[in-house]
Amino acid sequence: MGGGPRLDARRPADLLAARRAARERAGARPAHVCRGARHRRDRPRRQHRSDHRRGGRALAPRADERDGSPDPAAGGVRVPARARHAVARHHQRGARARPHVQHGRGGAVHQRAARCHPPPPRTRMTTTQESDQVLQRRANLEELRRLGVAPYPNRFDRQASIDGIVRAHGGKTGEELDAARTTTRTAGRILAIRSFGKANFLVLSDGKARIQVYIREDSLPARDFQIFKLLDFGDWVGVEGQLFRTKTKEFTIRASRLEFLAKCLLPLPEKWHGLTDVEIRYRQRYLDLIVNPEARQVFELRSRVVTAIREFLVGRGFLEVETPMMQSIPGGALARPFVTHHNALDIPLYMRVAPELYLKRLVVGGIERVFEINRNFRNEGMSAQHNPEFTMLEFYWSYADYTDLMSLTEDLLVEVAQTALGTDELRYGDHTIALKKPFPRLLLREVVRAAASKRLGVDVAPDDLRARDRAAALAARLGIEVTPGMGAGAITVEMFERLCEQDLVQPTFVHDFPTEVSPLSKQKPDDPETVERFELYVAGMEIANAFSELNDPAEQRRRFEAQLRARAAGQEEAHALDEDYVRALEYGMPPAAGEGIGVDRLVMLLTNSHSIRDVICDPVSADEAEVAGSR
RNA sequence: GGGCCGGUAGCUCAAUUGGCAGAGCAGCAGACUCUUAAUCUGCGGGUUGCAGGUUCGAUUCCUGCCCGGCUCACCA
Repeated sequence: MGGGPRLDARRPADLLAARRAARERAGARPAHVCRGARHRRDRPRRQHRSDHRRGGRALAPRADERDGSPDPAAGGVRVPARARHAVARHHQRGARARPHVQHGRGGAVHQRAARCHPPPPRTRMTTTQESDQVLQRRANLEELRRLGVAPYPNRFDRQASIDGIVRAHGGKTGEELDAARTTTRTAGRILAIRSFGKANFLVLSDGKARIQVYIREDSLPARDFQIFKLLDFGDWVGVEGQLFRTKTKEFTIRASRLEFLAKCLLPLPEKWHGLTDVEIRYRQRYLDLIVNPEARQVFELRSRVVTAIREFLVGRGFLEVETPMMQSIPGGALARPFVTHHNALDIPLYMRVAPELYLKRLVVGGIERVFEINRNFRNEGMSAQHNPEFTMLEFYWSYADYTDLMSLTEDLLVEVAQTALGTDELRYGDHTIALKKPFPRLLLREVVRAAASKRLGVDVAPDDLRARDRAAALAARLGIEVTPGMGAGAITVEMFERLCEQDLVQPTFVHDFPTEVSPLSKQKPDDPETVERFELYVAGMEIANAFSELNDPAEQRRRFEAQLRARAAGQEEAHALDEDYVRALEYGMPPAAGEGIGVDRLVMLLTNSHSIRDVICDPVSADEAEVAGSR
């Protein structure tokens, strides 16, 4: 796929762009037909928003939509070919007005099935889809039934996956294949059908690889060829046959048997342009996966990343645990939780915003190294970097402090990138990012001071960030809004977010945060206004948040009380007081350091994805049923 | 929440000052013995996101709403 040098096949948008470029080079169609598509596909070079939660570890993501199921209400009537069009027209008129039920064997069955399932889905595509194409596909299904072919057989004795066949034999020459006379038996979804009278070709996919199948009437049992004639784009089939190369050198299975495995009743997105509508890509990820191979690559890489993280930590003696997702006091981060209710206990429960306090309880219990990779839920805004539920790695390391964590983080990122990608050089948008340790370590206040000085053209003094009134005055000069509840520390962090964050492209540790915004972190021995905390930024995104853990129960109680005051002052995200957590600390927690890493964002980085929704299989979106009527 | 852009056939996209809503792919019928975006001939397919308004006439102009993208703000 010869895109430009800046195209990255790992990134769906790039692959699509390359496809488009290829087509335009071929002069197949005037460029203007793609204008809208390009517009829609284009992404910003960089996101300027970054999440930052004062205090707890905090990496929230963002979201969008989900799928909508197809309307199963169409009928399954087998329609004589000459009558099909008339039926389709009639059908469409009816479909707009009310849920349309056709009376027929298949139709009745589907109708019943639909009632058994959750909310009756009505997608925007549904009603019009009940037109020709669906009717035709249903008719083909009924025709198979009539031939005595089980339309949904229970199993298929597959000998090899398409991917396995391609890897084992795909490199062989035609002569080698002919000599070997290898017969195989595999299965997949039909992604293309090309017919030439007596020579017919299918392209099958197993999701990872594709293979061509050659079908001739005279080399198949009659029944199997009948099946072939009733196939539609998207159906699942099994084939058996010998491997060979066609005249055009295409690696191919010469089918001697064909079995029908499952019907695709709804038309799939077009093969050439693929699926570019991001809304459908997120709502109906299965369609994205079927037609855009690069979508699959993202999720495979995500899996390798998570595995690599796990192996890295386990190899260093960390114990993986799972702590409560539903908590009666949501803690560990400054974020608004989702609320639910337990009926039997008749109590409210909160979806966790972080596992932090539970993991540290385990450290109190003597698990010296512990980690969890799991979901957090935050009931807040969504953006290209924020999904309401997102995956977070948190780990705690006894007898270590935050400087140890910086070194460990460097090792972790480099190793994960090497394992999952095979390189420590990343391309992200226009940037090349080098994951080379050591990463620069910059003091938060120095970063802010430098940025503010540059912005204002004057020398900002360190004390300007220490005193509340001077910090507020500085913020005002910078055009940054400050609320009465914000102290010097919060103002400093606000300035950091506005002025500095987005420019931290190469991996950079920003450390030593104000105590005010870090209720769970340990102060520096010589500076109680500052805690031993850092955040790691890459590509302008907050990737990690870590600190030496506060283990003095009295100080922790004071911090919680400060949070309660903030809460009383209207800051909903402030921490609640978790008495049991303080009690745990009273039993004694060893010195320890802990860190949270946003897994989704890490995967974004490694896959050159610019929206968190590209790395989450099913990002949150409004219920399609709710909005169907208006679309 | 504000601003900008968008929503037209299953998919990707057109539609010139408001004047019969189109193309390619997909589908259907036919031709074709190695194609691969197969090709060729023919044919179907639309409540133009929803609801109002202006107009002889609205995809087009106006109002409201819904959905999406980007962005600013909020969350912080």
